[in-house]
Amino acid sequence: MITISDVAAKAGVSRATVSYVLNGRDTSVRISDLTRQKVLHTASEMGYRRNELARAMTTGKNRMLGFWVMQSNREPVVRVLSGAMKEADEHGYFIKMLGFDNGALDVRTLERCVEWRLSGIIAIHAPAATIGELFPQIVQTGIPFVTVDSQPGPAGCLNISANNEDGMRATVAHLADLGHHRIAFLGGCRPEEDSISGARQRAYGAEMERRGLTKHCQIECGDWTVEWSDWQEGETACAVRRLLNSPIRPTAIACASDHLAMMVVRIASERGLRVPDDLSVTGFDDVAVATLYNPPLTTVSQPFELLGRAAVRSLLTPDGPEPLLPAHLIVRGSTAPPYAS
Amino acid sequence: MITISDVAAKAGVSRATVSYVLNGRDTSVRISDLTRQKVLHTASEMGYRRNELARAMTTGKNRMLGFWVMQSNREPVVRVLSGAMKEADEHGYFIKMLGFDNGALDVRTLERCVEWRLSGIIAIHAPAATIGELFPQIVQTGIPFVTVDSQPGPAGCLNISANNEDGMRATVAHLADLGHHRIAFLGGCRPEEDSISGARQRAYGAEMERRGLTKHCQIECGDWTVEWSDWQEGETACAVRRLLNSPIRPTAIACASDHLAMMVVRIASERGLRVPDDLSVTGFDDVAVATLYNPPLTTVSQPFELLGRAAVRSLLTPDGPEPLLPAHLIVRGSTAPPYAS
DNA sequence: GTGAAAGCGCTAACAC
DNA sequence: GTGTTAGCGCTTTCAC
Repeated sequence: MITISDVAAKAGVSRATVSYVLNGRDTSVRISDLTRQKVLHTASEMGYRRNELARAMTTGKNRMLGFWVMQSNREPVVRVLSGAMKEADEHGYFIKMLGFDNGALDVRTLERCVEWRLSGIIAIHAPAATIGELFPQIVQTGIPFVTVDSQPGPAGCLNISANNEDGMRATVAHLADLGHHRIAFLGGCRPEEDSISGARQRAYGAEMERRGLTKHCQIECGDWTVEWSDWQEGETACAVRRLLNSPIRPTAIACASDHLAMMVVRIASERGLRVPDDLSVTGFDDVAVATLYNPPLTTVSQPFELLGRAAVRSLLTPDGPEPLLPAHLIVRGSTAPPYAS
Repeated sequence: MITISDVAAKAGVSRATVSYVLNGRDTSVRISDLTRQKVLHTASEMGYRRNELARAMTTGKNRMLGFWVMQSNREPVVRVLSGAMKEADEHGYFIKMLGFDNGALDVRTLERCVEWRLSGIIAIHAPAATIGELFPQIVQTGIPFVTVDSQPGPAGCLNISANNEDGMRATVAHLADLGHHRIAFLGGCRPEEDSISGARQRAYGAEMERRGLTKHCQIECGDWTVEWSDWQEGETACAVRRLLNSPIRPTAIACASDHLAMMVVRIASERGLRVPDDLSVTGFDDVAVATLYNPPLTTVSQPFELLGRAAVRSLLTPDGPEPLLPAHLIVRGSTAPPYAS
């Protein structure tokens, strides 16, 4: 492998000169155009490729960001990752994967961040409990840290997420405007355990109240952390059944995620309830298949790519982070006016 | 930041001794237990964290693998990535993201692989054309390379994928066993452009022939590379409509992906055709939502995590790669015997 | 403007 | 068994 010395020797200059030319940004030192051309030419001629490892070591700065997937391995993760990757790239940074699904207080992972001299860490879907324990240690490392689409951690721990409140408020408004009164909410987790679902739930409650529908409120919580292979037996399915079995059945169910909404549609269909004619259902996230679902899902679109970009930006320029990104309601075919009753 | 010299000084030994103790695997050099304990103790006491950058530079080996997403940013990508990540981790390697959706002959990305002295590159969903152009240059870098779930590239370019033929054969067999004769195939791309879809198509043709159903063959091709936001206007929707409009309508459609299958179900539903009663539909991939779909999709399960693991293994131990992993048919609710006709 | 030289933190021969 | 020493490839200070 060609080194800087090889280039220097062949070009008949010193290694320092080559270094200057190659990343020429030290304005105090000026290199003659002739020398510059000569160096550039021999470098490309010899097929020189700089050694980024040596560079990072020497400078002590590693333009590398860690990406830590603490829960889930589905579409939102890859969308956030792709946004983060692109933003990082534009700043000359790279993304190093730290781990998947090992949110469980993984101190070893944190040690590795130090060992690799990372310039920042992005954690996606970080459970509050994990971060609560980990955050002090992260602070101690001095590595900038940010969570994405996570439950807010301790004070000082920045979290980037979409405006969950806005999204859910718009959803309830949409359903109410269609004429629904008995609008239920299906959460992904008990609100005290997961404030993402909790935030959506609170926004639901607030909007119901604003519209004087409080007495029609009905809340059930499933469990969106589990695998779906046997979801019919799970917590969520039970919650949905409770909702559909209730003496005065809701005419609409606002769900805390698209996948919950799909489960509602499935169970409703099995009982011969048609969506949206007999029951309106809404999701949250706008995963790609929402538009392919049967019926296509009315849902709140989360700007996952932008969350990833914002996370990277917050690490690189700590001053102006905008942790709350807009979320939009997208009306499709799973909502309609309530069946004439 | 504490260095190895600091530890050595405080422990009263040489830097070399510390180095030996810390990664103690050079059996030719033996360190007394006393020294070892002393070193270990002071290191942890001082909060020493090895500098992996320096280590990688000195040894000239960077235990880092590049992950290049050439197309799509959906669930399969993250599932392959998580498998690759875990396998890499178990071998003491890391994953560095190389890029998303920039399959278009990106020489700069390749240069970066060299600059970072990567030990291997994994490309997922690599288009044959891109690889065709890029492969010679990759070989030249000397960095081991493997594609995953991709169209086979030039000779010598290893591709890890599930057994597409087996999966599609089992699908057609399942449909035929249910009593279907008029089984159509919906591809994701013209077979000459995408041999993944092509492989599935060929397996379909072969099994149809084996069962003497050749005269019932009917093949249409959509386009699975486009975004779905306006899929109703796209190539795929047209292909589906052609299929459903044909004078003797198929009673079953075997699709080259779950998402294609979902589109079929949607368009069929809009025409008042019930799935599976009036039309059986099958997918391919078994994405997580397949089980939540309405109706739940009969599909072929691809072991994405295992593909990721196999890819990493093939880079690390070039001798025994098993590029073809099993794919299983999973029967759910989108297939049934043909409507009595 | 250019080059000599001193490190960055670590590993690995080799000598003691 | 342990320490000395010479690099790895690069950046950067400081003379020239």
